[in-house]
Amino acid sequence: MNLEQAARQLESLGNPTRLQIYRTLVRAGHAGLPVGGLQERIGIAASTLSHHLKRLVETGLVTQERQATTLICRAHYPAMDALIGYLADECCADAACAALAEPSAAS
Amino acid sequence: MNLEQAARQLESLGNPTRLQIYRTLVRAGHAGLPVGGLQERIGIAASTLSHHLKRLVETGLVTQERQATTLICRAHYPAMDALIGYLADECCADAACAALAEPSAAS
DNA sequence: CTTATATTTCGATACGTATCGAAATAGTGC
DNA sequence: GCACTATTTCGATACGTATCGAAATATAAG
Repeated sequence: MNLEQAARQLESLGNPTRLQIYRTLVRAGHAGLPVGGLQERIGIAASTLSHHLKRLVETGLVTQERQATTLICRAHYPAMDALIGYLADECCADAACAALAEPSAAS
Repeated sequence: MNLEQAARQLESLGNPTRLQIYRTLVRAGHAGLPVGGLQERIGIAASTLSHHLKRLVETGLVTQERQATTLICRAHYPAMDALIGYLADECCADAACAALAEPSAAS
């Protein structure tokens, strides 16, 4: 996980519609949701949804699996886990940041 | 923390330049860095930096404090903490998501 | 009040993104 | 192959963002 990739993932979550898509998928749980199901719940044009889904898939935050003609979408937790890990580690969220400043990945 | 606010914060971190700014501030530790110091380290136009800083301050991820003519910038950890909390909670990063689906903050 | 320094605002340009409807594609089943 | 459904791609528009240099502002010092 480098800065560029983290920024891409953060940007893909940083759009209200996409964050809503992602959250809806999380709440759908392991079963996931077909694209059409997402479209009904969120109420946007299918083309717009497809556009956003592509970006979430590209950044690895969402996976898709075919079942006949429908595409099942699922939140991909390991990616979110890694992203949160990056934020907590590189950009340490906890106030115990004084011990950081290691010259490992500096600039 | 609602979806809109989380999206704004994620978007503000989802730009490589801003993420680099934020990370530089984190690594600067408690002392923080003046705007000019950031500009030297990152190597962008002062006006561009000011533009990005404004967005990070607006979303609460960075704070600023005057010291004479210089503005000291610091990473504001509580905001990042809340954001990570939102991601881990609402968009649960851990695979133990089956127990979620509480109708508390649903859409 | 003038000078000097640090930062922001302004104006402009280039580029990317969000959105939609319509058309095209993909996969299934007859 | 044909019809049917699900999804994506296409084309177009509107809007926001990133970037810069130059000018304006703010704070301090003399």
